[in-house]
Amino acid sequence: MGTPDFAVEQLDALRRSGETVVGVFTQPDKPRGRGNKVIPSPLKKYCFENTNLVVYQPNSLKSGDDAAKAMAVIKELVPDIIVVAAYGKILPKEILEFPRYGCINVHASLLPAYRGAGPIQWSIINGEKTTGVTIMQMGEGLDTGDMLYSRSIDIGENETADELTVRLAKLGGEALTEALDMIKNGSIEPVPQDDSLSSYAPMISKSMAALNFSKPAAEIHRLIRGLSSNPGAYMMKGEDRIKVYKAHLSGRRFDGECGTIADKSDFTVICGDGQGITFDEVQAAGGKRMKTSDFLKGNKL
RNA sequence: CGCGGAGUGGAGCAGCUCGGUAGCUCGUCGGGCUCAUAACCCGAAGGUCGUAGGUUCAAAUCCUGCCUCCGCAA
Repeated sequence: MGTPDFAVEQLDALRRSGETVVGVFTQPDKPRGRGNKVIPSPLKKYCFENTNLVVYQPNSLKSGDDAAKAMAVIKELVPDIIVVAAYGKILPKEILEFPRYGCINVHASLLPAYRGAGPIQWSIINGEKTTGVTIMQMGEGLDTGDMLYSRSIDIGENETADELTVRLAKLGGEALTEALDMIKNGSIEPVPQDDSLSSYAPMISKSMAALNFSKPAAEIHRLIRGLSSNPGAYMMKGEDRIKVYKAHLSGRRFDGECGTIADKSDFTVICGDGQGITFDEVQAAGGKRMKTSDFLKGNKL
Protein backbone atom coordinates (compact mmCIF):
# COMPACT_ATOMS: atom_id res chain seq x y z
CA MET A 1 0.00 0.00 0.00
CA GLY A 2 1.43 3.31 -1.04
CA THR A 3 1.15 6.28 -3.33
CA PRO A 4 4.19 8.36 -4.38
CA ASP A 5 7.54 7.47 -5.92
CA PHE A 6 8.86 6.53 -2.50
CA ALA A 7 6.29 3.71 -2.45
CA VAL A 8 7.17 2.68 -5.99
CA GLU A 9 10.73 2.04 -4.87
CA GLN A 10 9.48 -0.18 -2.04
CA LEU A 11 7.29 -2.25 -4.35
CA ASP A 12 10.14 -2.53 -6.80
CA ALA A 13 12.40 -3.77 -4.03
CA LEU A 14 9.83 -6.39 -3.04
CA ARG A 15 9.59 -7.64 -6.60
CA ARG A 16 13.35 -7.70 -7.06
CA SER A 17 13.78 -9.72 -3.90
CA GLY A 18 11.35 -12.29 -5.20
CA GLU A 19 8.48 -11.68 -2.81
CA THR A 20 5.01 -12.61 -4.03
CA VAL A 21 2.91 -9.49 -4.22
CA VAL A 22 -0.77 -10.39 -4.21
CA GLY A 23 -2.28 -6.94 -4.54
CA VAL A 24 -1.58 -3.22 -4.50
CA PHE A 25 -3.53 -0.46 -2.78
CA THR A 26 -3.08 3.19 -3.68
CA GLN A 27 -4.95 6.48 -3.47
CA PRO A 28 -7.87 6.86 -5.89
CA ASP A 29 -7.27 8.87 -9.05
CA LYS A 30 -8.23 12.41 -8.29
CA PRO A 31 -8.51 15.51 -10.43
CA ARG A 32 -5.32 17.34 -9.72
CA GLY A 33 -2.78 19.49 -11.40
CA ARG A 34 -3.26 21.90 -14.23
CA GLY A 35 -6.59 21.59 -15.99
CA ASN A 36 -7.83 19.45 -13.12
CA LYS A 37 -7.07 16.32 -15.06
CA VAL A 38 -7.35 12.94 -13.44
CA ILE A 39 -3.87 11.67 -12.72
CA PRO A 40 -3.09 8.17 -11.41
CA SER A 41 -0.68 7.90 -8.51
CA PRO A 42 2.95 7.07 -9.32
CA LEU A 43 2.46 3.64 -7.76
CA LYS A 44 -0.52 2.86 -9.99
CA LYS A 45 1.37 4.11 -13.02
CA TYR A 46 4.28 1.84 -12.15
CA CYS A 47 1.98 -1.16 -11.73
CA PHE A 48 0.33 -0.60 -15.10
CA GLU A 49 3.58 -0.09 -16.93
CA ASN A 50 5.69 -2.79 -15.32
CA THR A 51 3.44 -5.40 -13.80
CA ASN A 52 0.08 -7.03 -14.17
CA LEU A 53 -0.72 -6.61 -10.52
CA VAL A 54 -4.28 -5.75 -9.60
CA VAL A 55 -4.55 -2.24 -8.15
CA TYR A 56 -7.22 -1.31 -5.62
CA GLN A 57 -8.13 2.30 -4.91
CA PRO A 58 -10.68 2.55 -2.12
CA ASN A 59 -11.74 6.02 -1.04
CA SER A 60 -11.71 4.97 2.56
CA LEU A 61 -10.61 1.97 4.58
CA LYS A 62 -12.40 3.03 7.70
CA SER A 63 -16.03 3.46 6.77
CA GLY A 64 -18.57 3.12 4.01
CA ASP A 65 -18.99 0.70 1.13
CA ASP A 66 -15.40 1.13 -0.03
CA ALA A 67 -14.04 0.08 3.34
CA ALA A 68 -16.22 -3.02 3.37
CA LYS A 69 -15.13 -3.92 -0.14
CA ALA A 70 -11.50 -3.30 0.71
CA MET A 71 -11.73 -5.60 3.70
CA ALA A 72 -13.37 -8.25 1.55
CA VAL A 73 -10.57 -7.95 -0.98
CA ILE A 74 -7.93 -8.33 1.70
CA LYS A 75 -9.67 -11.38 3.11
CA GLU A 76 -9.69 -12.88 -0.33
CA LEU A 77 -6.03 -12.10 -1.02
CA VAL A 78 -4.96 -13.46 2.38
CA PRO A 79 -1.64 -11.61 2.58
CA ASP A 80 0.95 -12.89 5.05
CA ILE A 81 1.96 -9.31 5.64
CA ILE A 82 0.96 -5.87 4.41
CA VAL A 83 3.71 -3.40 3.61
CA VAL A 84 2.74 0.26 3.78
CA ALA A 85 4.84 3.14 2.47
CA ALA A 86 3.49 6.68 2.23
CA TYR A 87 -0.01 5.49 1.50
CA GLY A 88 -1.79 8.48 2.96
CA LYS A 89 -4.62 6.64 4.63
CA ILE A 90 -5.20 5.34 8.14
CA LEU A 91 -5.62 1.59 8.40
CA PRO A 92 -8.32 0.38 10.79
CA LYS A 93 -7.55 -2.18 13.45
CA GLU A 94 -9.35 -4.87 11.51
CA ILE A 95 -6.88 -4.60 8.65
CA LEU A 96 -3.87 -4.07 10.89
CA GLU A 97 -4.53 -7.37 12.61
CA PHE A 98 -5.62 -9.47 9.68
CA PRO A 99 -2.32 -10.58 8.11
CA ARG A 100 -0.33 -13.27 9.87
CA TYR A 101 2.57 -10.86 10.40
CA GLY A 102 0.41 -7.78 10.65
CA CYS A 103 1.22 -4.56 8.81
CA ILE A 104 4.62 -2.97 8.59
CA ASN A 105 5.48 0.54 7.51
CA VAL A 106 8.55 1.95 5.81
CA HIS A 107 9.00 5.34 7.45
CA ALA A 108 11.57 7.87 6.22
CA SER A 109 13.06 8.88 9.53
CA LEU A 110 14.83 7.37 12.50
CA LEU A 111 11.86 6.91 14.80
CA PRO A 112 10.72 8.06 17.25
CA ALA A 113 11.90 11.33 15.67
CA TYR A 114 9.87 12.87 12.87
CA ARG A 115 6.66 10.90 13.04
CA GLY A 116 4.13 12.10 10.52
CA ALA A 117 3.78 13.06 6.88
CA GLY A 118 6.86 15.17 6.25
CA PRO A 119 9.87 13.50 7.89
CA ILE A 120 12.30 14.04 5.03
CA GLN A 121 11.56 17.73 4.57
CA TRP A 122 11.58 18.53 8.26
CA SER A 123 14.81 16.73 8.95
CA ILE A 124 16.47 19.00 6.39
CA ILE A 125 14.69 22.15 7.54
CA ASN A 126 15.80 21.50 11.09
CA GLY A 127 19.37 20.99 9.99
CA GLU A 128 19.77 17.34 10.99
CA LYS A 129 23.09 15.78 10.08
CA THR A 130 21.76 12.26 9.82
CA THR A 131 18.45 10.58 9.13
CA GLY A 132 17.35 7.21 7.93
CA VAL A 133 14.50 4.78 7.47
CA THR A 134 12.68 2.74 10.05
CA ILE A 135 10.68 -0.40 9.43
CA MET A 136 7.97 -0.49 12.06
CA GLN A 137 5.11 -2.67 13.11
CA MET A 138 2.00 -0.59 12.58
CA GLY A 139 -0.25 0.19 15.47
CA GLU A 140 -3.27 2.38 15.72
CA GLY A 141 -1.37 5.56 16.55
CA LEU A 142 0.35 7.71 13.95
CA ASP A 143 3.79 6.17 13.39
CA THR A 144 3.93 4.99 16.99
CA GLY A 145 4.29 1.24 16.50
CA ASP A 146 7.23 -0.89 17.58
CA MET A 147 10.43 -0.45 15.62
CA LEU A 148 11.67 -3.55 13.84
CA TYR A 149 14.72 -2.40 11.94
CA SER A 150 16.37 0.79 10.84
CA ARG A 151 19.19 2.08 8.68
CA SER A 152 20.76 5.52 8.90
CA ILE A 153 22.29 7.82 6.35
CA ASP A 154 24.07 11.22 6.36
CA ILE A 155 22.40 14.30 4.96
CA GLY A 156 24.53 16.19 2.43
CA GLU A 157 25.60 19.79 2.90
CA ASN A 158 23.49 21.12 0.03
CA GLU A 159 21.16 18.15 -0.36
CA THR A 160 17.54 18.86 -1.26
CA ALA A 161 14.42 17.01 -0.15
CA ASP A 162 14.09 15.51 -3.64
CA GLU A 163 17.61 14.15 -3.58
CA LEU A 164 17.28 12.83 -0.06
CA THR A 165 13.93 11.23 -0.89
CA VAL A 166 15.52 9.27 -3.70
CA ARG A 167 18.30 8.04 -1.45
CA LEU A 168 15.97 7.19 1.41
CA ALA A 169 13.63 5.35 -0.91
CA LYS A 170 16.48 3.14 -2.06
CA LEU A 171 17.66 2.66 1.50
CA GLY A 172 14.09 1.88 2.49
CA GLY A 173 13.92 -0.81 -0.15
CA GLU A 174 17.07 -2.43 1.17
CA ALA A 175 15.94 -2.16 4.77
CA LEU A 176 12.56 -3.60 3.84
CA THR A 177 13.94 -6.70 2.21
CA GLU A 178 16.41 -7.21 5.02
CA ALA A 179 13.66 -6.82 7.60
CA LEU A 180 11.40 -9.25 5.78
CA ASP A 181 14.13 -11.87 5.80
CA MET A 182 14.53 -11.38 9.53
CA ILE A 183 10.79 -11.60 10.07
CA LYS A 184 10.71 -14.84 8.13
CA ASN A 185 13.43 -16.47 10.16
CA GLY A 186 12.11 -15.06 13.40
CA SER A 187 15.22 -13.11 14.28
CA ILE A 188 13.62 -9.73 14.64
CA GLU A 189 13.02 -8.06 17.97
CA PRO A 190 10.39 -5.34 18.14
CA VAL A 191 11.54 -2.32 20.14
CA PRO A 192 8.91 0.02 21.54
CA GLN A 193 9.38 3.70 20.75
CA ASP A 194 10.36 6.01 23.56
CA ASP A 195 7.55 8.54 23.38
CA SER A 196 9.53 11.09 25.37
CA LEU A 197 12.02 11.32 22.48
CA SER A 198 9.41 11.57 19.77
CA SER A 199 8.84 14.53 17.52
CA TYR A 200 6.25 15.29 14.91
CA ALA A 201 6.82 16.27 11.28
CA PRO A 202 3.56 17.69 9.95
CA MET A 203 2.63 17.83 6.31
CA ILE A 204 4.56 20.48 4.39
CA SER A 205 2.38 23.39 3.36
CA LYS A 206 2.75 26.13 0.80
CA SER A 207 2.35 28.76 3.46
CA MET A 208 5.91 27.97 4.52
CA ALA A 209 7.31 28.56 1.07
CA ALA A 210 7.71 32.34 1.01
CA LEU A 211 11.32 33.18 1.82
CA ASN A 212 11.82 35.66 4.62
CA PHE A 213 15.21 37.24 4.17
CA SER A 214 15.29 38.69 7.65
CA LYS A 215 16.15 35.19 8.85
CA PRO A 216 19.74 33.97 9.03
CA ALA A 217 21.23 32.67 5.81
CA ALA A 218 21.75 29.18 7.17
CA GLU A 219 18.09 28.89 8.09
CA ILE A 220 16.97 30.13 4.68
CA HIS A 221 19.32 27.69 3.05
CA ARG A 222 17.76 24.79 4.97
CA LEU A 223 14.25 25.90 4.09
CA ILE A 224 15.08 26.11 0.39
CA ARG A 225 16.56 22.61 0.48
CA GLY A 226 13.74 21.15 2.54
CA LEU A 227 11.03 22.48 0.24
CA SER A 228 12.76 21.57 -3.01
CA SER A 229 11.30 20.72 -5.37
CA ASN A 230 7.81 20.57 -3.94
CA PRO A 231 6.29 22.99 -3.15
CA GLY A 232 9.48 24.97 -3.64
CA ALA A 233 10.55 28.02 -1.66
CA TYR A 234 10.17 31.29 -3.50
CA MET A 235 11.05 34.98 -3.36
CA MET A 236 9.22 37.90 -4.89
CA LYS A 237 10.80 40.04 -7.57
CA GLY A 238 8.31 42.79 -8.18
CA GLU A 239 5.08 41.03 -9.01
CA ASP A 240 6.74 37.81 -10.03
CA ARG A 241 7.58 34.78 -8.01
CA ILE A 242 10.93 33.18 -8.43
CA LYS A 243 11.20 29.70 -7.06
CA VAL A 244 14.52 28.63 -5.69
CA TYR A 245 15.37 24.97 -5.97
CA LYS A 246 19.01 24.94 -5.06
CA ALA A 247 21.27 27.35 -3.25
CA HIS A 248 24.45 27.54 -1.23
CA LEU A 249 25.81 29.85 1.43
CA SER A 250 27.97 32.46 -0.25
CA GLY A 251 30.34 32.64 2.68
CA ARG A 252 30.53 36.40 2.25
CA ARG A 253 29.18 39.18 4.47
CA PHE A 254 27.31 42.17 3.11
CA ASP A 255 26.29 45.47 4.65
CA GLY A 256 23.13 46.14 2.66
CA GLU A 257 19.57 45.68 3.75
CA CYS A 258 18.37 42.10 3.97
CA GLY A 259 16.39 40.91 0.98
CA THR A 260 18.34 42.99 -1.51
CA ILE A 261 20.50 41.45 -4.17
CA ALA A 262 24.14 41.83 -3.29
CA ASP A 263 25.66 40.28 -6.37
CA LYS A 264 23.83 40.41 -9.67
CA SER A 265 26.37 38.21 -11.40
CA ASP A 266 25.51 35.09 -9.42
CA PHE A 267 22.20 35.98 -7.72
CA THR A 268 23.35 36.40 -4.15
CA VAL A 269 20.83 37.84 -1.71
CA ILE A 270 21.56 39.41 1.65
CA CYS A 271 20.02 37.67 4.65
CA GLY A 272 19.12 38.86 8.11
CA ASP A 273 22.46 38.00 9.65
CA GLY A 274 24.38 39.83 6.95
CA GLN A 275 25.45 36.62 5.27
CA GLY A 276 24.72 36.11 1.60
CA ILE A 277 22.90 33.20 0.06
CA THR A 278 23.57 32.33 -3.57
CA PHE A 279 20.89 30.76 -5.72
CA ASP A 280 22.01 27.95 -8.00
CA GLU A 281 18.78 26.77 -9.59
CA VAL A 282 15.71 28.95 -10.02
CA GLN A 283 12.47 29.16 -11.94
CA ALA A 284 10.36 32.17 -12.88
CA ALA A 285 6.59 31.91 -13.14
CA GLY A 286 5.70 30.30 -16.42
CA GLY A 287 9.30 29.44 -17.10
CA LYS A 288 11.34 26.34 -16.73
CA ARG A 289 13.57 25.36 -13.92
CA MET A 290 17.11 26.31 -14.86
CA LYS A 291 20.56 27.02 -13.57
CA THR A 292 21.06 30.56 -12.35
CA SER A 293 23.74 31.09 -14.98
CA ASP A 294 21.15 30.37 -17.68
CA PHE A 295 18.50 32.45 -15.97
CA LEU A 296 20.79 35.47 -15.88
CA LYS A 297 21.47 35.36 -19.62
CA GLY A 298 17.98 36.55 -20.43
CA ASN A 299 16.64 38.00 -17.20
CA LYS A 300 17.84 41.13 -15.51
CA LEU A 301 17.94 41.30 -11.75
C1' C B 1 -14.69 23.06 -19.73
C1' G B 2 -10.77 26.05 -12.80
C1' C B 3 -7.23 30.93 -13.79
C1' G B 4 -2.85 32.28 -16.37
C1' G B 5 2.19 32.28 -18.87
C1' A B 6 5.40 30.14 -22.63
C1' G B 7 7.48 27.49 -27.39
C1' U B 8 12.30 32.51 -31.87
C1' G B 9 20.39 29.86 -34.17
C1' G B 10 23.57 25.47 -28.96
C1' A B 11 21.55 28.18 -23.79
C1' G B 12 18.51 32.19 -21.70
C1' C B 13 15.52 36.20 -23.53
C1' A B 14 13.47 40.63 -26.78
C1' G B 15 10.54 41.48 -31.11
C1' C B 16 3.97 40.35 -31.71
C1' U B 17 -0.23 45.77 -29.39
C1' C B 18 0.44 48.95 -34.76
C1' G B 19 2.07 42.67 -40.45
C1' G B 20 7.20 44.78 -44.46
C1' U B 21 15.73 43.53 -43.53
C1' A B 22 16.00 38.10 -37.42
C1' G B 23 17.62 41.62 -32.39
C1' C B 24 20.08 41.15 -27.18
C1' U B 25 23.18 38.53 -23.42
C1' C B 26 26.06 34.14 -23.49
C1' G B 27 28.23 29.98 -25.87
C1' U B 28 30.87 27.95 -30.39
C1' C B 29 34.70 28.74 -34.33
C1' G B 30 38.75 31.97 -36.44
C1' G B 31 42.07 36.08 -35.54
C1' G B 32 44.35 39.88 -32.25
C1' C B 33 46.19 41.76 -27.43
C1' U B 34 48.61 39.63 -23.03
C1' C B 35 53.63 36.45 -18.92
C1' A B 36 48.61 34.78 -18.63
C1' U B 37 43.09 34.36 -18.32
C1' A B 38 36.51 32.50 -17.59
C1' A B 39 39.25 39.40 -19.04
C1' C B 40 39.51 42.79 -23.39
C1' C B 41 39.38 43.91 -29.01
C1' C B 42 38.13 42.31 -34.24
C1' G B 43 35.62 38.86 -37.40
C1' A B 44 32.55 34.44 -38.69
C1' A B 45 29.28 30.42 -38.66
C1' G B 46 24.59 28.96 -36.99
C1' G B 47 17.32 30.13 -37.05
C1' U B 48 11.61 25.88 -41.94
C1' C B 49 10.33 31.75 -35.47
C1' G B 50 6.42 24.38 -31.82
C1' U B 51 3.02 22.27 -35.62
C1' A B 52 -1.20 22.23 -39.39
C1' G B 53 -4.32 25.33 -41.91
C1' G B 54 -6.55 30.38 -42.88
C1' U B 55 -6.42 35.91 -44.05
C1' U B 56 -2.91 39.01 -47.02
C1' C B 57 0.88 41.55 -52.35
C1' A B 58 3.50 40.21 -47.79
C1' A B 59 2.88 36.62 -41.35
C1' A B 60 7.57 35.46 -35.81
C1' U B 61 3.60 39.33 -35.77
C1' C B 62 -3.56 38.75 -37.23
C1' C B 63 -7.41 34.26 -37.04
C1' U B 64 -8.48 28.81 -36.08
C1' G B 65 -7.21 23.67 -34.77
C1' C B 66 -3.46 20.48 -32.61
C1' C B 67 1.17 19.13 -29.80
C1' U B 68 4.59 20.20 -25.84
C1' C B 69 6.32 22.87 -21.41
C1' C B 70 5.43 25.83 -17.00
C1' G B 71 3.23 29.15 -12.72
C1' C B 72 -1.31 29.62 -9.64
C1' A B 73 -5.66 27.52 -7.60
C1' A B 74 -7.84 22.89 -5.93
